[in-house]
Amino acid sequence: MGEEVLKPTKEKFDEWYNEIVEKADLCDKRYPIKGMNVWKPYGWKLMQNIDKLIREEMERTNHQEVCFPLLIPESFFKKEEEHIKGFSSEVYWVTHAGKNELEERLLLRPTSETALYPLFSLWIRSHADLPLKTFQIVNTFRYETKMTKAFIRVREIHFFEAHTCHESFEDAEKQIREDLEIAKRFFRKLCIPFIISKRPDWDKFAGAFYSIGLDVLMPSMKTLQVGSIHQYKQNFSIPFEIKFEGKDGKHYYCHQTTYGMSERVLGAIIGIHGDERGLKIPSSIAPIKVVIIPIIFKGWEEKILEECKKLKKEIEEIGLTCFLDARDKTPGSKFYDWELKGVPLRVEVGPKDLENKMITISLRDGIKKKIKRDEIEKLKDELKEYDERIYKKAEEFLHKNIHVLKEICKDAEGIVELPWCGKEECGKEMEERMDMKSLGIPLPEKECNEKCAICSDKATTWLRLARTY
RNA sequence: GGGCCCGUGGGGUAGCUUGGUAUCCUUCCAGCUUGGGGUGCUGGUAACCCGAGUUCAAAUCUCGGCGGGCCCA
Repeated sequence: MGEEVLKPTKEKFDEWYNEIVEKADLCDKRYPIKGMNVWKPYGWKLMQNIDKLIREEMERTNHQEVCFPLLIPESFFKKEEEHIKGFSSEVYWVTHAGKNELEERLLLRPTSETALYPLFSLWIRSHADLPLKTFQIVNTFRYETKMTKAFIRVREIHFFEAHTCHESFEDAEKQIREDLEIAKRFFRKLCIPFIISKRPDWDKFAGAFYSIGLDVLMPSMKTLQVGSIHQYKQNFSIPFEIKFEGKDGKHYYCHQTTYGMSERVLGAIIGIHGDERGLKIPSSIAPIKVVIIPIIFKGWEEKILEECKKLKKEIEEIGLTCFLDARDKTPGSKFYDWELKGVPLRVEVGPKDLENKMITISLRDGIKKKIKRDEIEKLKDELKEYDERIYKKAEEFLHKNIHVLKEICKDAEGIVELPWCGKEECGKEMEERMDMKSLGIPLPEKECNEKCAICSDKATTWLRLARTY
């Protein structure tokens, strides 16, 4: 292997990323429609395991899964004005069916508010129907005009969206606090540290009262939004007439929230944990947690393979998915294969191990050791510690690259926070002069006793900025 | 909206200026060999985006289409 090995460094990250998503067998980018890639079995399994974690969180917080149609009538879509403005330029339209032109155009959902809410208005009659907490995991379609990138900017999005309806603004606020707790547990399982920002008004979701973004920092020093939480107040419930009868017999409009995530979560996992050898999958979603590589020498073939099969069974019995790689290849090439795919734990069994009643284990982040053959329970602890290490490493990287500044500083990289008076014009000038986009106000809110980095008026808060995907 | 670049086996490429037998690496298949970090050898499968034009002859030149990528507003 003479050529240089690609590493996910700041400069080479995008190149590395593009290569790794195909090499590790996550997707096939050869499907001939821009921004629509094919999920390959390993990538799809990973995504489904991520979805499984989401469903677990939804279940523990009493959300109910629904599944709405892909097509939305134009008249539904047009009910909320801001929403149309925000999305109309990236909507796919269905205008014909067979040979007939449709009387009313239908659109492929870019997000599902306008599909769900007309039905919500039928489902909700009284305060007893509230809160209504639903979610769905479906494909949405957005005609992205910027450059597409596997899992990060796609035109067919694998989308998780939770939609809730509440009696009061305060109840909806409570939901948002719950959403943040969900995010915390969810991303911790994926060993992904993230930051929370309240988006500035000029960048909130189309139709929202306010939006909260969950962002991660990629090795390219660009941030990636991996989740968003929106307070809609009554912005949708009024046009969609989602009303309930209160205890006092009067009718009120609901307060609503949404929480969205997509395959960008997978993009974040690839980018944040990956290295020059490939992926590093956190054990919580690893399709294969343990791979066994038999080290076969002449005359040992059967003994080694027998032992490996026994071991595989025992490892599965303690609850770890395990694959025995008995392919006719040399061990070295198998090591490379499984490292590329990011399998957290490798077990080697060779003649020496057999003689010593040991096994050789190797964690994907480089730790190598021998453990006793009859102590395989310990593999679980090893995986736990591995998750802990990759989380800590990612956390260090994130915190090292958040810079709290007092004034504009051109050569700042990563995420910066500047004192801000709160005026839109100052915020936009910061974006321009830093050549960054604003992520918003850091949450939880931090006190600020500085002067606005642009106008020098008293800064009421901080504005967080970064280069973004 | 304006400008630029590129389409060659599954992946990555050479060849194009100056038209003539399509290069190398890798993957894949078969056999032997090897096996604790990409074992070696032999053989095999497999490609010039589409259409038109110029020409005895087009991957190569011209025009059009489709597809991909980049930069600027």
